[in-house]
Amino acid sequence: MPAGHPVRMDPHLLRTYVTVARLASFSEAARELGYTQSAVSQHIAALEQDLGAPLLTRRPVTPTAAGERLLEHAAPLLLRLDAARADVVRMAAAPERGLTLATAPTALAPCVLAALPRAGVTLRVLARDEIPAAVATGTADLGLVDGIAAPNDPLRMPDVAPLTTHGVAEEPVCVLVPDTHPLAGRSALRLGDLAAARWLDAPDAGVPLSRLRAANGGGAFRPALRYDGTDVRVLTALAAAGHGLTLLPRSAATGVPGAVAVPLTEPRVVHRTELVYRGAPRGAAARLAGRLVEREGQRE
Amino acid sequence: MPAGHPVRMDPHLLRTYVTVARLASFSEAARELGYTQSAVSQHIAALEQDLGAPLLTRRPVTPTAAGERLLEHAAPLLLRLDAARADVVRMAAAPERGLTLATAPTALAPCVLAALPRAGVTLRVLARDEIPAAVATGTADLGLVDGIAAPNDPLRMPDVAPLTTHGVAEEPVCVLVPDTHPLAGRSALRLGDLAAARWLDAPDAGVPLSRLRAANGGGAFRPALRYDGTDVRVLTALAAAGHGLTLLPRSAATGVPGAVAVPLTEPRVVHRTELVYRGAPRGAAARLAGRLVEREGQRE
DNA sequence: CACCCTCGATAAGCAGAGCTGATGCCGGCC
DNA sequence: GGCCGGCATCAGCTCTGCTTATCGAGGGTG
Repeated sequence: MPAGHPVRMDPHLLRTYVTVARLASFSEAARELGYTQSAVSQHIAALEQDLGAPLLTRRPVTPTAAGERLLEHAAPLLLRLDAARADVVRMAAAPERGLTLATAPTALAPCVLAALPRAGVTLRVLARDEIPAAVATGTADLGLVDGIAAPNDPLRMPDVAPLTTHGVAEEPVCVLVPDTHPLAGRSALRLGDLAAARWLDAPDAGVPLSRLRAANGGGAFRPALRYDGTDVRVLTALAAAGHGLTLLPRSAATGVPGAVAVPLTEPRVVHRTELVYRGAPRGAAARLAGRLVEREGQRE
Repeated sequence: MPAGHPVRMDPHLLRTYVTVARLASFSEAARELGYTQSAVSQHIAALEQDLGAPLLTRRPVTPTAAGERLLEHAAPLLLRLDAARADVVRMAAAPERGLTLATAPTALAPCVLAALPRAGVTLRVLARDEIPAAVATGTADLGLVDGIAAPNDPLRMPDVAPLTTHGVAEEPVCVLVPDTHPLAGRSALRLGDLAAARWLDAPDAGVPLSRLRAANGGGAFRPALRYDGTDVRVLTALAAAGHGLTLLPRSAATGVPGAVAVPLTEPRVVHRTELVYRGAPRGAAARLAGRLVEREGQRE
């Protein structure tokens, strides 16, 4: 007899569903996926029958409440599936390379640099949200992410795989202000004072404006120049040249010619950097992880 | 033309694979899954061909390195798939119930209790690792997990869905010692001093011994009685009666008749409780989340 | 040492899952 | 009101994925 368990919720169906939801069209989705419209229709019907509820309204094509919920689950699920696949495939063809550390640009705090061994490490600077994926797929053995968080909170990060995080450093957050700016003389700043200012938007190199907004309770910030690179030098130079303010950990914001770092005291947030790794690191990765983590005990 | 994308890595195959790996036998797995041995064999072959590497050694049946890696990914993936499904199905048949808060037994710190509204909340006490799943599947709107962690570290928890966590309380960790115990007079204890003691093993009600082991750097702890329930009163009574030591947050360990709570000073760990929720809580859930979180600092 | 017995791989066959193309039907739009 | 764009439905065809049957290789046993 054929297996009693139909076990629907096939990733095929999910992929079709998210595509349809994204494009708000069955036929468009069919074109993008290389199916016929008929197949797409059947996919959605199968999902809806399986879950026992309509997922999309037709005409216009919009997710229902249940459909929204499914989207929240489906997108990360598909991501993880791809990550898992990539990881295993990579491992299968593994040419035993050295230790790779993926890091966000501003995550290289001095204490982290001090812990790096003299040789044998490949450092790779990536955008902040690519790092978990890099660790998950085995492109990197360890990752360093940073960001702004309430003092005792973990960082939010996309979860693409079973990863472990461990705090390695916390620093005060500073606003980088050009020498000539009226606020340059202040010894401390509150975010509320800066709502009217213009901010550099550098999601990869610095702190994304969306984080600022969240920290400040939803008020919008006026973006000035946008910088898509990952070079902190460029970012500080832009800030010094008066293109806008930016938030940085103190160590990255001090010593910039033409600008001063003013500590941010309100809201109470810190710049956190966390080490990300997969399960149990082995060999050289475990050693480096140990050295990074043990500094944490000393920092206080 | 048939779809060019075979999109293997079917959950069916993954499920078969993890079953085979768990039982270390193709035929056993076939029996358990309701397939024939032949089908299982083909499943594994398909996976191996798809990933381009052997996943299992035969005779004896053991995961290869790549297979181990796949297992790390596959198990949580399947969990999440089921959770997603359960969540959407539940939502489809949602009879608009009240607000449910799932909590670990020792997560009900006084400040949490103070924040609960007077009415309209269903409280559900679950084992610690069932809570993320409960929130993920919508069985509960909010979750409270607790555990022992280094001062600034997040708790480790099974990730079954895109969940957000937010610290709500931190407390010192105490060892609950019977009055009659030689250590009862001490004002502080180090974990190293207690390696020879016998510990209650209460993974659901208290702190799992495995956490202790990890915190102490791998030394094993001698388990005494094991308690599988979730009632803290029972646990404290057992400790007072001399059945073994146990670790608790201070608020749960004080005021126990026949036992005293001695703070643990080494290693430096705290009892953390975190609020777990899915995406953006709505309505009553959002209000409660706000009240729980505001005690700690500022956020959204 | 020969035998057997278990367990996994392979071959062949068959039912149905799932795709295509054609057509039906409904709502928006000029 | 008729046209048109877009989703649902139907019939038919493939090819996937299961089954049964058989083979081959180890490992334990008399």
